[in-house]
Amino acid sequence: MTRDTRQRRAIRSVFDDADGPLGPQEVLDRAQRDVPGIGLATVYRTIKLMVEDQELNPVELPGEPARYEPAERGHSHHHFFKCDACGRVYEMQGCVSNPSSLAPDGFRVSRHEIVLYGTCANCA
Amino acid sequence: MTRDTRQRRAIRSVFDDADGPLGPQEVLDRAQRDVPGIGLATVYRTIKLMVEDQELNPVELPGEPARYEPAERGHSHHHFFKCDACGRVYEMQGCVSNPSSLAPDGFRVSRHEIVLYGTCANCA
DNA sequence: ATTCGTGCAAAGACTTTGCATAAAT
DNA sequence: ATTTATGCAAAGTCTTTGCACGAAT
Repeated sequence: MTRDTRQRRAIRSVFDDADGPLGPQEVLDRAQRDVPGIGLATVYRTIKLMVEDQELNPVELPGEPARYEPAERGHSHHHFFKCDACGRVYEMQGCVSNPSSLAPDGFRVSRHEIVLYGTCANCA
Repeated sequence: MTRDTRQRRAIRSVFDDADGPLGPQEVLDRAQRDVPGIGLATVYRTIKLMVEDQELNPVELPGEPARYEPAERGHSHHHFFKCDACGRVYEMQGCVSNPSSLAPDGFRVSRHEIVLYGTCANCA
């Protein structure tokens, strides 16, 4: 079904080399070093396949287009920090005590997202 | 600077009557009952002005276009619950203990967002 | 040879903007 | 009369899709 092509291998290696989640355009820019003719549509299609194959996890921050990261990094429960200064997104391990307690009675919570904003160690 | 027109009054009343945050298209649909000729561009422009005037707060959930709610409701710190079944967004008062503790050393946290997903009381 | 992926361009969802007209002051 | 908002359509961003061509089996 899903073939492992030159393009897909290049995209995989872009994610493996990345230091944080990447958006499609960033992936394209980096993948073009390996496969000059690659197009944006291929990046979108390949990312979608890799998400279906659980090879990538989407990282969706409020008000921003989706980024993606390799699934290994996403296996343990974690959240994200976005630096208001440099815009970089950092992954944070761990979680707060019991976020589900926020929900009113009768609401069943199956998952949650937490995003922190501020200034990262590099920008401080 | 900002004039209070028929359209803007209609949009304000749509938000005041709403039971949760609304997106621009929903606002348009409801405002057209009052002001039949109103256009989507006016809704977008008016929402932007009302956000600048602190009359509305944006409600941005991961991977979804922005919704908005009257600022009074947004004055106390709160978060949101999105029902996976009906898609409705609920506001939750309160917050978890200390979300900032998730951030690594050297990171300064200025704000955070928490979104819960699951099944609401109506759908359960 | 057949199947599936790619590149390009067209189209789709959401949002912003330019411009002539209309409304508010 | 002057200023500012409106409506429409065009354009902009991000993403998906149709289709002919190319690559992999």
